[in-house]
Amino acid sequence: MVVRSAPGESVAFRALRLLDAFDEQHRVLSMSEVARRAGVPVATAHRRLQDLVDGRLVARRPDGRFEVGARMWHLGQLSRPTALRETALPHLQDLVAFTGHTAHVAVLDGIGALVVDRISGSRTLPTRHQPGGRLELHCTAVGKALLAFADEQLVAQALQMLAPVTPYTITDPRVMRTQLAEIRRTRLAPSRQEHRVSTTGLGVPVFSGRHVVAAVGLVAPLDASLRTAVEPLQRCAAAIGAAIVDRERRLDGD
Amino acid sequence: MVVRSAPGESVAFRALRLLDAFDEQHRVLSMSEVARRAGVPVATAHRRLQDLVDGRLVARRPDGRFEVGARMWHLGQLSRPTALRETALPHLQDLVAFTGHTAHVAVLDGIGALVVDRISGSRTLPTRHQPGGRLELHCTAVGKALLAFADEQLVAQALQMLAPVTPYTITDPRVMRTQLAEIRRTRLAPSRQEHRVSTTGLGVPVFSGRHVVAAVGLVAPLDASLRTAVEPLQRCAAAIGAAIVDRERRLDGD
DNA sequence: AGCAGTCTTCTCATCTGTTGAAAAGCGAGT
DNA sequence: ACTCGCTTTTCAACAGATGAGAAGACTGCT
Repeated sequence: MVVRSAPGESVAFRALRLLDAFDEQHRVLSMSEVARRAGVPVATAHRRLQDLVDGRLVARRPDGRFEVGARMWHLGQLSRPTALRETALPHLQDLVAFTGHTAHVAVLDGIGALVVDRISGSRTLPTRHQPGGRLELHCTAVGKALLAFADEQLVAQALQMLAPVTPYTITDPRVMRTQLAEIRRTRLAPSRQEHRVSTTGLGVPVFSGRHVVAAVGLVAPLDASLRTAVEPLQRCAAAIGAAIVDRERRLDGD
Repeated sequence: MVVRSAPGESVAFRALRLLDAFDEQHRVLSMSEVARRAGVPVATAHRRLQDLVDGRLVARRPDGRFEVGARMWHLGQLSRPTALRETALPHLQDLVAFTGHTAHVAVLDGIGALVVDRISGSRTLPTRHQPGGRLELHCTAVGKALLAFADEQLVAQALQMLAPVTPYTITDPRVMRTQLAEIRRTRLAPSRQEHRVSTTGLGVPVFSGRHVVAAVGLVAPLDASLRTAVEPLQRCAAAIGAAIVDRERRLDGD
């Protein structure tokens, strides 16, 4: 018996797990760093990393270290976040102009929400922040908006890890279930200090046909009333949904 | 004897080759389309595609078809093209403002140049140099600027496939070698109608330290003289290079 | 120079996960 | 009910994966 790790995972999947080693704080890694961070023996990392380089998802720099490759970006250009960013931007700007609050769009990615774009609500000059951040599903407005319309399988998984982030975070699966049902009914996901104290948020799902493909959200100080923002937010989400449907039809009928 | 294809390629690499099936015209594919386009049996595509979905580089839509996943975009945010786009943008704008011609930045990706960003000038010329587009190395200005500083291995490979795109395209490997040496010396890559008739281009490599990490290029009608654009173009490339070095130092010293 | 520590690459015996044809399931359209 | 195209599963043969350890390559230190 020589093999240790192999718990029935496929080789290709194990190779892809090496990509977990890369994040905002770790853009450039040596091979042994990748091995350590991904929890695999160096000999294995050596071979699988070579495959990723051959597939050009990872690039080897002149100094021998590794970084995410240009092809990853290229393929990413074909993905939903890229399309969303382009189609959603003008509508987000309208929303920010109207409400004055920070707005963002997110999509579901695994057990998390991936922020695709964000526009800050400083009335003077709307600045665009670095997208690419990840939000928890259970304690953010956009996260709950996405979770409410996700597969039962994913919901079940998410309900098993309701980590308290603030004293207001919902940690009881049954309470969350009730709230998700309410969100499905009203198509409106609130978050009062669940992710950050003194901050309130509001999320709305974006429909492309019958399916939710994204969520738009607003963030505001606790004392600000988001009551008047509800309707603009819903219109924004509807407009983005319509723009996406348009875009897909245009590409299909090409 | 049951196995046919296996020519000694690793499993992980073969899985990544399925990604070749996706491009601008084929963003959403059924499993059998992927299998056909990638040239693998459906049974194999079925399993490897599942791995890619598990690794979230590919997503399965409600209708059962596949598309590039959000995580590909997320990881792509960590790659050089993303960083380049941000750091190069202001300098590109200066360049366009000064010259009036369309400017673009590209990086090397495999045996091709990947256009990372493009800004059209007032004297706009419709080009194929769109962000996310791929350009041949041997017949475009930025392509030659990149090729001139690439590994000998890649150069040799590129010289074996000098396809004539216009009557002016260089197809003789020895002529190309000479020109590449000249480009290395002058750090200036011209392209007169080699990619498209009636169009001329000028490319300059971008150095980060001692290595070329990108190339900046201008495209103009044949009758426009790019003589006066040479110096601004070189300054632009130098400024981008400096900005990249700055950025890396900032991230390293974090 | 010599030494120690770390990183990358390679070898080897073992065996796990992959392979493609074919058949079974599934759905939509006629 | 039937066909056609697509997805999923089955099966036996086997190609390629595995991790420890050794060897090689660097770097920095004394």
